[in-house]
Amino acid sequence: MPEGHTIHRLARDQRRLLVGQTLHTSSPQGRFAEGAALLDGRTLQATDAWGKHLFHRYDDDLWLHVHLGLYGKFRVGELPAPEPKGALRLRILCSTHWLDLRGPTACEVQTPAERKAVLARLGPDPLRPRTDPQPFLDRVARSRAPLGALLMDQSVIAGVGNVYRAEVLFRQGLHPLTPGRDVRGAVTSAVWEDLELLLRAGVRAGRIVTTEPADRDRPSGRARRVDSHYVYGRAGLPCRRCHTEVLSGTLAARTVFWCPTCQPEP
DNA sequence: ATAATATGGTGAT
DNA sequence: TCACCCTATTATC
Repeated sequence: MPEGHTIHRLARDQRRLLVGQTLHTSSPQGRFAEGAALLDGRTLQATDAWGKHLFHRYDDDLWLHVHLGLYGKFRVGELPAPEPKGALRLRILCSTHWLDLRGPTACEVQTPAERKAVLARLGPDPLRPRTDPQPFLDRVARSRAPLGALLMDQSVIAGVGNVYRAEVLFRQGLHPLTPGRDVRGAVTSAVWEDLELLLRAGVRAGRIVTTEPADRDRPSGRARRVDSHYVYGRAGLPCRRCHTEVLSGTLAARTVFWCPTCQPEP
């Protein structure tokens, strides 16, 4: 479930587990054999996350860049590590644990310059401390593109994915097609602040929860997961607030969900 | 056993 | 806007 919250949580967990340790790296699948050989035996100095991008800094300013894409996953466990099977792109071993990476869109060793080039394509990330939202506010204010597309553009704001897009628009009462330039500055600020809140909650919980507890609590018997979103994945079901049927459509090449009553057309 | 699906991104058209 | 890539899990035959 990789949106920004997932990546920041991984950076945090991997920092706690691995920073300062000398690591053994390998690529059982072979697709990252060269990179794994470069990193093998080095000490991890730091981890970092920006939007959906994860970084490790090793000795000599060598960086590992990982982007999970839609399918990528990390798994961890205590030694001994299980026999590698299937497409295991990267395995990292420390003195106590193993860390396996499968299915990432990107897994590569980078120089500082190459890392910088990745960061240059990214907008501000609400999860990074002391981040100035102004570039986000300006991009939205100047754009005719629909807000639902701008939120998915990682150069506008980094870390938001399809679930947070749908949910923040619902929470702020905004129709996905509202042109950016038609959104009042104070409202765009509220979107930013809400994303900050939601993403932080996501890091803490380890999953995306965007509903208020009052909206979430319901008679026992229902899976909690079903109650963790207002509109995402709920096409054809009643809106949790007003019971109007939730609609869906395609925007920025992904399915977007909204309530036509709570999020009136611009 | 096979197909469909998913919270992402890129490069061509 | 579309085709395509990466993989695991779930649904369907």
